[in-house]
Amino acid sequence: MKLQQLRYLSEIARQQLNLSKAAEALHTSQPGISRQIQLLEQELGVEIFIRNGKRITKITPPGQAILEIARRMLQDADNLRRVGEEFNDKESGSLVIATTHTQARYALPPIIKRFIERYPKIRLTLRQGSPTEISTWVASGEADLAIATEAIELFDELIMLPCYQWNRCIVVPPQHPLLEQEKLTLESLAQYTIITYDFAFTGRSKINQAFESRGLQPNVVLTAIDADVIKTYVEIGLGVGILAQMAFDPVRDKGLRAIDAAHLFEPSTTRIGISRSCYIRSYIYDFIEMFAPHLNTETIKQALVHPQRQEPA
Amino acid sequence: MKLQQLRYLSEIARQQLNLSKAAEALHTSQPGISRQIQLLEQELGVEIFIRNGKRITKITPPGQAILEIARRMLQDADNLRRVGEEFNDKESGSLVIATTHTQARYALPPIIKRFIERYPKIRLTLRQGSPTEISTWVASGEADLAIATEAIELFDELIMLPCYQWNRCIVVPPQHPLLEQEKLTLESLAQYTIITYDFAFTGRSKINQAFESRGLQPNVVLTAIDADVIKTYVEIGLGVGILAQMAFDPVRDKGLRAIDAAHLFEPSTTRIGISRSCYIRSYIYDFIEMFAPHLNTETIKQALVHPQRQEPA
DNA sequence: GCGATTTACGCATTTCGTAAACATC
DNA sequence: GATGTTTACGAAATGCGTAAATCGC
Repeated sequence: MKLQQLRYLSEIARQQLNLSKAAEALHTSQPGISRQIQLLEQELGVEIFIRNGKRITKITPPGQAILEIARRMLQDADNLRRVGEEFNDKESGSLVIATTHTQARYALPPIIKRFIERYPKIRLTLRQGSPTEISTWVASGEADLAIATEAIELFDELIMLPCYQWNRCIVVPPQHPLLEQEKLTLESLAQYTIITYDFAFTGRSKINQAFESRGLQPNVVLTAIDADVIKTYVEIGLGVGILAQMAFDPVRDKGLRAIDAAHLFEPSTTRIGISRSCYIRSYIYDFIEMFAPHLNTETIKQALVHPQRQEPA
Repeated sequence: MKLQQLRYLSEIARQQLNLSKAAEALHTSQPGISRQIQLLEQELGVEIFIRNGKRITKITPPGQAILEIARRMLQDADNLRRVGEEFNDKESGSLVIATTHTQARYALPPIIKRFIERYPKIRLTLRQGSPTEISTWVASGEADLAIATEAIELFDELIMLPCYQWNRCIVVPPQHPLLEQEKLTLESLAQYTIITYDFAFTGRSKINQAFESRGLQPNVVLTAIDADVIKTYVEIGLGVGILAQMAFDPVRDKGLRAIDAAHLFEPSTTRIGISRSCYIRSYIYDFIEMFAPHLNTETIKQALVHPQRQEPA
């Protein structure tokens, strides 16, 4: 059994069982891949793929089990290299952060600024996606950290650490009637057309919950995955926006007015997700601590070993 | 990076950093090992061993980290082979049970009888040791299951599943004064010399606790790791024995009398320990269920994924 | 017939074992 | 000098790429 064979196997699965694509992705020849997979199947005494004549159509059940273990081994192989890097030069390496628009645009910039000043030699990558996507990336080792509010998928592989809580605000154009109202209520809000986050993004479920618990049916005319889009449509008078407080900046958003809505919706918790099987280099601990100062190295290590669902601090 | 190199590394560590011994254990040549380790160090860019001239004296900190990951990879390699076996022939394979004397002698025999009737082709091995030893074996993959009462060491690697609870009894020679007593108390018991389990074995700590909570200091004249030794010395009049109820058989132990002591000591829980990173073949699930019927395959899988400390049923 | 996988074959690299040199105790 | 590690070198095995054959849609 060779690590190469496992690499081939993993790539074939990633390429929807297409040997040729896998060969291309790995910069090698198809026959080589074919051969090594056969050897692996022979050694394990199991058919990994179901072949229809010469076409690979499916993974067998044992193949699935093998694939999972193989992927973990490959990740460990990466981890070994990381250990090497870590002790060679603690200042260089790479960090891939998978996150949503809201975090990337409003929460992360100051942290990232500090981080690249502290670690100028580290190649930092931001990868933007939906909560589901970023969970997948971290679980598969394509990214090191997931940062998002809301339903980060609960992979057993992932440890979720609560970072901070935040509340919402309502944004409206200047001279909007809601600005006159003494204390904002859900009922008055429900009288207007609403623009807010797409489901599955940025704590949207808390918004739904709040309305539902009062028996209200909000008239959501547009859902977006980011606050900038929401603000744009509020500005042109399409409706009132509900968004994260941190996404409103009185200076930059001069054409809009914000109303605090902390009392209307449950606060949401932004979490950071790490893979349990990933070797965590010191600068990764540092990054997490910059983002959430209560998460120091020791705390994180504890959480990795005892992965009970982490509650908000 | 080759799996061979990791195998070499792991074996060197196991052989107290003796290359030659490692080579012998792996049926290969010393120079080969030496070379491959150098290549590995070169590839990772890290010194794994500290050398005093040409003698290997210690593992470096990065070496330690590398060793741990390497061991997990090797276990995964074993797991791959197991998956192969599992789907090839679910009836054959091997099962190594690490356990203590008490379990091996009194609790396991009927289970094992059933198991080998059901799976005649499986090579079953019983490996006897102290709770510490058996934990180590399972954590390192040398054994598949640990079965013991009492302080099985709490490796994070190990999941402990409660199987059953049991109580103690007192054994004395016939016509012993304690047999006349209406209801046995710790105070009366403390007046006699006592023979019981060695510390760290078979729930011994519960016995100490009971006496201590009453401020009594039992006069323990002999500690043994198994009930047979205890009974032998009770028989020759050295003292009264405290042992597990299951270890007393009125028929076989004709020369002794037992007195129930369930009210004197906290019941102990016998647990079964499995390694979180071990691929569990179907017959292993079956074995566990034979031993503790409430632990079915689903329950065990749950516990492996959510490894909160399992409480007695 | 086109796309995809397997078989065949020769080259290049790597690995391993023996022998010898070298270092430490 | 004994034990233990590294260096040197030749033989065997293995992996890889090109070319060709085979198969399925």
